[in-house]
Amino acid sequence: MTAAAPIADAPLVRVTLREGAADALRAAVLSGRLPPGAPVVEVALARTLGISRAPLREAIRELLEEGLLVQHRAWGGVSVAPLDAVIAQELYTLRATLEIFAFECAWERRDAGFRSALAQRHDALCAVIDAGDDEGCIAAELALHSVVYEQSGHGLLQQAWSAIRGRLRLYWAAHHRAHGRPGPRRDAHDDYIRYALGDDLDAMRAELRDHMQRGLFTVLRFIEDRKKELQP
Amino acid sequence: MTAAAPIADAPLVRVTLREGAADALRAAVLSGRLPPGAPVVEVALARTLGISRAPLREAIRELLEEGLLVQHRAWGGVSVAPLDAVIAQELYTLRATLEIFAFECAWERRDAGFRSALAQRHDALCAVIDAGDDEGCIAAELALHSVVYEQSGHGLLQQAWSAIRGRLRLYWAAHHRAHGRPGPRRDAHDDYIRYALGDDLDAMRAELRDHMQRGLFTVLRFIEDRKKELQP
DNA sequence: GTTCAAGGATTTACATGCAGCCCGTGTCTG
DNA sequence: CAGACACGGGCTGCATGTAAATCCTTGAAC
Repeated sequence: MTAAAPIADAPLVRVTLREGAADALRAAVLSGRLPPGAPVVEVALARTLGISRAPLREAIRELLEEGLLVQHRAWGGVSVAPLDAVIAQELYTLRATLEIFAFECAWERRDAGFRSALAQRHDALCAVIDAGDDEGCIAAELALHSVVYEQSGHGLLQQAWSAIRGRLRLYWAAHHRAHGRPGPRRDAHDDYIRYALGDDLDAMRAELRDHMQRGLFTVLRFIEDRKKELQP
Repeated sequence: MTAAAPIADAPLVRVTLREGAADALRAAVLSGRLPPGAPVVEVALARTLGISRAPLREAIRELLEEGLLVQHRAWGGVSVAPLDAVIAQELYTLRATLEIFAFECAWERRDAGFRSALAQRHDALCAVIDAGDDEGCIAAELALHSVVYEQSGHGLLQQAWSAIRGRLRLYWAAHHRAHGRPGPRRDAHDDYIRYALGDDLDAMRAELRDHMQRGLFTVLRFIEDRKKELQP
């Protein structure tokens, strides 16, 4: 029996305004339309989005939890999270820890699906790099790194990765807007792929630490440069 | 110069109703007054707490993010997260990873304050165990394990630990209510303390893995027993 | 010139009313 | 008697009005 072609991939969930507002707000922050430090005002944003303040408030709360927005205290204004070298360092060190753990979980479960997904998303990443699609680079690189988290089969780990991924995107997007070419070099993930497909878990761990160290260095240098520009 | 005795430990934040409702709801879940699986209804709960639905809604969202409550879909009812063996396993494995990383961060920064905090909270844990204060055991053990996270100076890591800590409390609290004596044995943390104060980081790592393995085993056995009781 | 205080403007936090969506129940039809 | 359909209760999601708190300006006193 052949299954009929599905009308839609997803189970056709009815999105609430809260979810839609959260997505829109997230996109605005990550795209830089709301740059780091910019104030986020309920009433104005609600009018812009054409919705009421109630669902928007909950969306703002959601992004506060994610760390994309910050609020210093009650009744204090909400604003986009500023870029911070300490946070960046924490992001990359914790990310290294989590991704090593993800590989440990997934190592014995690596199968044909894993290998093909890895190769496929790596090709996609190289393609957007070649095409000069800097926006797409960010999504593609995150998608590539997500493979191992998905393969780990560890729900809580995936959740932790999602929390980090959002902030990571914030830094990458800012970096992207500053320099013309923010994305990784075309060969930046060659070792990553090779070790991920190999049989030496310790080598993979070392590669991950190195990979994160390099990424952190790039982001830190960008933040320092930016700070000098803002306060000369 | 001697600092004046502080009036209060905390900076005296004005809590909003949202925060108060979140705390109350969290306490109700963790104390078992709202057992796993119990429905959480906005209107009824708002009347009980004597507040409006608006701040309560945000509090519920907060606990949904923490994983203490679950909602299957939009317009679907919210209920207390059920106990699940897979989640428990994920909790303990991820927790082992994070705590090892915390020790790696804090290892070179261990000072007199760290050692005294460790000893102090260990004594406090032993005291509540001796006193038979099973409720207090949970808080005391969590406080003990929190020392290294605080010492790590890693904000994101502390955030991740907080996320795990909440769910962990949920499982421990359920375990506590089922059996009379849920808390750890009085000597359960002796090795933990000894290695944490010693000079062998690798030994500390091994102890952590072992500690988590033992804890997970206890929780898993409890969940299995409970499942048999619920569906004989 | 500096400091402090009062008041208005702005914004968040809370309360309440209304509409839309599940789900269970009852009824009707084959 | 089984399945389908309609309808009502109960709940969530959304909109809007009101109160409380902070910020910033302004002005006067020192």
